[in-house]
Amino acid sequence: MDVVSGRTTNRALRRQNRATLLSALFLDGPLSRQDLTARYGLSQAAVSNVVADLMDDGLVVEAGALESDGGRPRILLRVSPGYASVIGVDVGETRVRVELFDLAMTPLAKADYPLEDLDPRLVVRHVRAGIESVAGENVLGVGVGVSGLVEQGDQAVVHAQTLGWDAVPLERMLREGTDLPLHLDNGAKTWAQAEHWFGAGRGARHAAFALVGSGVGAAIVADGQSYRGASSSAGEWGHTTLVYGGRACRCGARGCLEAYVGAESIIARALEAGVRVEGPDEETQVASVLADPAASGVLEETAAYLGAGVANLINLFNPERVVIGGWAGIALGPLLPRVREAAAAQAMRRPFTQASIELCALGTDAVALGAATLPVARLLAAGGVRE
Amino acid sequence: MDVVSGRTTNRALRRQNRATLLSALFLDGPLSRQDLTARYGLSQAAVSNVVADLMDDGLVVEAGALESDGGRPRILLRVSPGYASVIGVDVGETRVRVELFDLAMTPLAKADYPLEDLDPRLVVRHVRAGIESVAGENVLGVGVGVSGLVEQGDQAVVHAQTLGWDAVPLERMLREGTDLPLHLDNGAKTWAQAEHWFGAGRGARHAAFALVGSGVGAAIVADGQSYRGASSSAGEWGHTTLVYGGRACRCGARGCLEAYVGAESIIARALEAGVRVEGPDEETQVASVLADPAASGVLEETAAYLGAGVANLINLFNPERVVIGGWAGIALGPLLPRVREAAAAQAMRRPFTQASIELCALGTDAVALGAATLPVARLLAAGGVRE
DNA sequence: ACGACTTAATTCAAGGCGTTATTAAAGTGT
DNA sequence: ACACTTTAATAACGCCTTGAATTAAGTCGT
Repeated sequence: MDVVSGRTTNRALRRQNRATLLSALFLDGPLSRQDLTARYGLSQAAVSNVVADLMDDGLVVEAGALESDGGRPRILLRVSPGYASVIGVDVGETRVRVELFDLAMTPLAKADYPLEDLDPRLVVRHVRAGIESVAGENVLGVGVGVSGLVEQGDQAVVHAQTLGWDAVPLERMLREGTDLPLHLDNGAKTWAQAEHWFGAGRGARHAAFALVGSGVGAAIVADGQSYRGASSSAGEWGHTTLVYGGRACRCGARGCLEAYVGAESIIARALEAGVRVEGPDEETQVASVLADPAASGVLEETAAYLGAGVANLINLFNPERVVIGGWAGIALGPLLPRVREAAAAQAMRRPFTQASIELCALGTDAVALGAATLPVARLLAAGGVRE
Repeated sequence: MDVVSGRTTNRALRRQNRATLLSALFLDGPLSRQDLTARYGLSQAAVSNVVADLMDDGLVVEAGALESDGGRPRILLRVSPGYASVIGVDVGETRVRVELFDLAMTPLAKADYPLEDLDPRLVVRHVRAGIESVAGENVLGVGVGVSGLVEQGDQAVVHAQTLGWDAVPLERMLREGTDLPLHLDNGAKTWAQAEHWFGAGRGARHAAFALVGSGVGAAIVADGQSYRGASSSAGEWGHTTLVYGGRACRCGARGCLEAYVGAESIIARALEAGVRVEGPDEETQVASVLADPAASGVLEETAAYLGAGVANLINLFNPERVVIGGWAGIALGPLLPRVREAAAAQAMRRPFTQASIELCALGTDAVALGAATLPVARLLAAGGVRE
């Protein structure tokens, strides 16, 4: 069963309550003390005390008041945007982006570094340079989203076929350059975190976030928490078998979903169908396919495959919402009705009717934002106690 | 974020600690007070107090002592088997089984009712008769595992195509006949619960339980807890698409996993391959296929499809263990090495190497046992406080 | 402008809980 | 027997939430 860590001592109770209220204020604030009392069943006195605590620590500030209707007006509270700043890093296949946010997640500064070469040491140099360039006074921590499998452990290690990385000890390498608290995670998961907190996933307790780009992956939110599995490599949706014995996938297996709906596959299948494909890079090539009426058959097919893949997510995870993102996913947006139809055909009726299938809300650049939420999530979970 | 319910008041702390220690004693007992201190970081005094509490309530009893090596010997503690009994019910497609257990989950009594007819009212009559026939003095509650989709809500409702049930309000129907606390769940999930606590899943925090019989389904344990999804219909593995556009499935879609590895499909594909199939029911028919050397091709294929399905589970859920069960799954046991090979070919390397693929340990009759653990799980989670 | 009324936030005594330190209990070995 | 070791129970202390009472900050009618 569960080892409930840290919930034993009496003082931990306060930390738990601090965490609960602080999280509510961060995610749904501003809220009044009364709102908090009602939401969590704590007594008014407890809410007052905990809030006073949080205000003493500078974590929470007042944010105006509600109109009264015959009594003392409720004072609104929110997390102080200036309490600290956080840095989010997006390590993609073509560039490193480093971005600074305040605690309201407003972007304050940004630095981009194109990657000609995928040597991890170069990436680390860029990340360090970026942190130095954007960091201000009071940085809470740095979150890094990497496009690859991030194995959490004592020190996170990255396995990324697409980057040519095999067991790169990225966390150790980054720690040598900075004393800031560091959090690494898979880029799809950080993107999903951003969509979950601020985008199309807001409010959903169970959601699946499907990322369709050059690669295809998914991130699952179960009971409000990112689903990680035993070694945090859950969500390898792109390499699930959809067409047994089908097209070869770059992972070495056959019939993977990615071999049908990934950008590479869209282009390849368009070419096979005799569609002219133009452009210097994948993104423009996919755009040219989407714009070509002759490609409608290929696109219909793509939507059908994607729908079947989404149906599998629905059948297995029973989410209340499926959010489709990634640059190719966004590009396929006009085909969403077809995707829904295909998913309806392949999914079980019950779970299907309880799930909505939507496009993401934050665009393709949310990986850094999501990464920046990692240190924030830690702060919230700790009730605002640093270190 | 999370609404942490009931963790607010000071008294809840004691309940939490009672739950932690009681669960440890139930699942891994007998244990000494010292073991508990070490495992959960509670002080010796707190453990002593909580244990004294639990003993006062009759939930925990002493169970011998360890040899001393120079000091006062540690006294072993365990959950009192006689504190209460629990009833587990297995509502299958061919029979209703009702079984009584003590708190050590030792079977005490059993009643079987063959089903000629799947009218829910008949099933309810059988369940009631079974409860009356086996129930003793102090029954903690009744758990019911139903072969169908159990939608949890105010009152659980069952949707089961195979039984011809559409939105049957089974919980309400059963409550009319008894005052005992009632818990309904999907049979695959209760089976998985049994395997998780007492069978091949022991000790795994992340596991996938694959049930292969006439139908095919999965139950997921994530972080020690049954993964339910938004409306507790997660794990519909049998109807995920494995062969896009492939064989028609009885669910109406095409290419479902069940259409390749379910018992019906094994028989159908054997017939198509010209294999003679004999026997009055599916189980003997599948057995005859397995015994026939001419069917080796069909069986190889089945193992390969099953392996691909298992690979999908591994890719998506990243379990540390995959447990294969169900009567057809057990019958396919000799093919396990082929299943592992096929899974290796289709799964991502990392998550695959971290997952073991094993046969279940409890046989096909564990659904009732798992159902009986439902009231026990509730008792443990409540720290032994009834109602 | 003033007082009655309403609602929000704070204060304070009371009761519960876990922790550390201390004491009692129950063994082993010389 | 006596010293030593280890486990279990008890006591003093500080922290936490609760609930009632009190104070603060508005609205509304006259």
